[in-house]
Amino acid sequence: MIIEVALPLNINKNFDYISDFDVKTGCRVLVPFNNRKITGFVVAIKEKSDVHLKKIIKVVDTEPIITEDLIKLANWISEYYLCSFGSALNLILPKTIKLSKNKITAPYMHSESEIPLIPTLEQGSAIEKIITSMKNSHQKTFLLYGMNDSGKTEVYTKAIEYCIENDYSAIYLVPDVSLTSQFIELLQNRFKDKVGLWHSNLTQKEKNSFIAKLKSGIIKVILGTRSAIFLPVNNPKLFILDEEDDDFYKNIQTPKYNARDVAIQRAKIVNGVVVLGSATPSIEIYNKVNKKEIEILKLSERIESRPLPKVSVINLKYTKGFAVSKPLKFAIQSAILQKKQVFLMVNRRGWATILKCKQCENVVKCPKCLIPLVAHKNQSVLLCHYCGFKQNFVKNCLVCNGDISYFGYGTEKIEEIIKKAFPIVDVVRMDADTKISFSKTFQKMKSGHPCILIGTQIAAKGFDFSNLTVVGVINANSGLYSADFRAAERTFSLLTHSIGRCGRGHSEGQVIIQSEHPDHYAIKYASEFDYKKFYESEINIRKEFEWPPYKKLVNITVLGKNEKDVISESESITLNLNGITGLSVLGPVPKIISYLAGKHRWQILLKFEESNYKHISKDILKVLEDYPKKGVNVVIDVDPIETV
DNA sequence: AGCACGCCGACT
DNA sequence: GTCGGCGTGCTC
Repeated sequence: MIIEVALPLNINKNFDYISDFDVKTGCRVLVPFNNRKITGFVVAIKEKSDVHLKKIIKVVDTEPIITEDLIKLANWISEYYLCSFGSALNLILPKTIKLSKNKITAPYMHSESEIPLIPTLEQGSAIEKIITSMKNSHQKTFLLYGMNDSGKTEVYTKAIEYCIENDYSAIYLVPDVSLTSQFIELLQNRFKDKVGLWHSNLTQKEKNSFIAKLKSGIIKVILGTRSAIFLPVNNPKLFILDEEDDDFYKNIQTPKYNARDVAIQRAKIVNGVVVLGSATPSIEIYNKVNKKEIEILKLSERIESRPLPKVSVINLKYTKGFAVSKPLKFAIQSAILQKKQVFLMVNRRGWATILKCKQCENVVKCPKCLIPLVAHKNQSVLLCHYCGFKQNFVKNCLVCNGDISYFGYGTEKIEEIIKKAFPIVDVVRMDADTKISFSKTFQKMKSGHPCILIGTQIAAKGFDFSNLTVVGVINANSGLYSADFRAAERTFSLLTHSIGRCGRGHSEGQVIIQSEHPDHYAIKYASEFDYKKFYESEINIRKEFEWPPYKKLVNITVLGKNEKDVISESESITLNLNGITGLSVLGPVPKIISYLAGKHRWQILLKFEESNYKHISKDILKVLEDYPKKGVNVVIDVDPIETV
């Protein structure tokens, strides 16, 4: 038989071989290739081929290690994200490679079972629409739009229940590993050992055990982070993405896929249903709702009709440089007196963010990135938040030996200030530096014990603490006027999430947002709970300046150790891209962080009509085929989430 | 991606 | 003379 084999190389091409053995698509085979032996992957069985064929050496798997739909998905990824088929396949394969002799561990059991809530009218209608689409095998995408406590989880759970009862599988994605813990309990209570957990922090042993259970058909529901979208489940039918607008769904490495768009594509392949949940939908998705490409399911009633918290915005201009304003201090005080909890959102970790010489004003910077180092007092190190570079504290300026002064604040500094102001109150911190004690902090907050939680967006993103009544946002500015077109959207979303942390019990909440730009529309509309108005303002800006969803973007980053080479390569690429019709080429320009981890970085931003992508993507690839040259790297980002 | 082939400088 | 630099091109 003749088989088409994909090879794990950076070639955008498959190769045909003759096999003397019976082999199925989805199996690995060992093949001769240019004097080498390579393990390839059978993607198709063919009738004939127009080249002279070699014979394969041996068959590695007797049974397919991935499902047919995933081969199609890998194909789509390589075409859409402009990467080789091999690297698209690599997203899917590594999970399933080591699946030989695994013991199946005992199923996780819970003693008590929760009493299912009776769905509201809105929930009921949402559930019915989702189930009807699954029943009819209609490929469809829904936006489940509602505040954080509007009961989205109940809708997800009912849809999953339908899947399980009808022998389908469901994949349920959350943005971050730290968010899986609260959902896994809920799902396991409902669906027991049919639930599997998948994320990149699992040990190899845990992964093996997961894959074994998946293969044996025990697991029907997967809760996971973005990479779980590629798991080889049987009969996938339902794809849920909670907090659809979260940046974590975008892969950092090449191929820079977005799990949300991959999910929509996988659903197309298997005639499945996608449910995107959000209180702050991405501008792209809400635009598709308006164009009737996505059906919206609204959940407008808050559970038990809890009142909305009172939100006030404070201008930091009038707080005399104090990080915590008087009104915020009062609010914290009264919450503590009433034995309630407080959450303070600080969008940066560490202690001081700028170390400056008192004499010559030289700023201590990362030697590899030339970005100011951030002082972390607990670990007593200076840390580069971009490349991870670490060094000891410095007492004196490296240039003139003058004294160093410390500016700017992160979570550690706020923690210090709050502990000083409220010495007898329990203060806990939750940011990327305190990940080890997350579950401890989580338990403490869950118990209702009166305390003050200080955290970054990690803490703002979705924990429910019913005794929390006051939320303070220390500085709602982060990047509002930065060069990135998504800055306002990010701020709106982060503020809405922060606000949503309070008033989840029966008492009314209070929110205080401190900002240097209190009149900015992202802050104004977030404090008024008005997504619609925010969307209208934002979509007009996107239209005027031709940003997504009005234009599609591809960002090309050229990076290397030698700056001259990086510049000349960027210019050469730009010159060639300029020949493509229907494509506007912006740049080349140095990136905002133009030197990172010892490499110079320039970028070329491409803008074009989405409807032209099919042919323009081919033209772009043709140009980029000749690169990279001489010691530079070229990184392609389709639908970038940031363009600086 | 690798690996061979091929065409020019410098070295025991 | 030949050893080795890396530009170009091909691999079923």
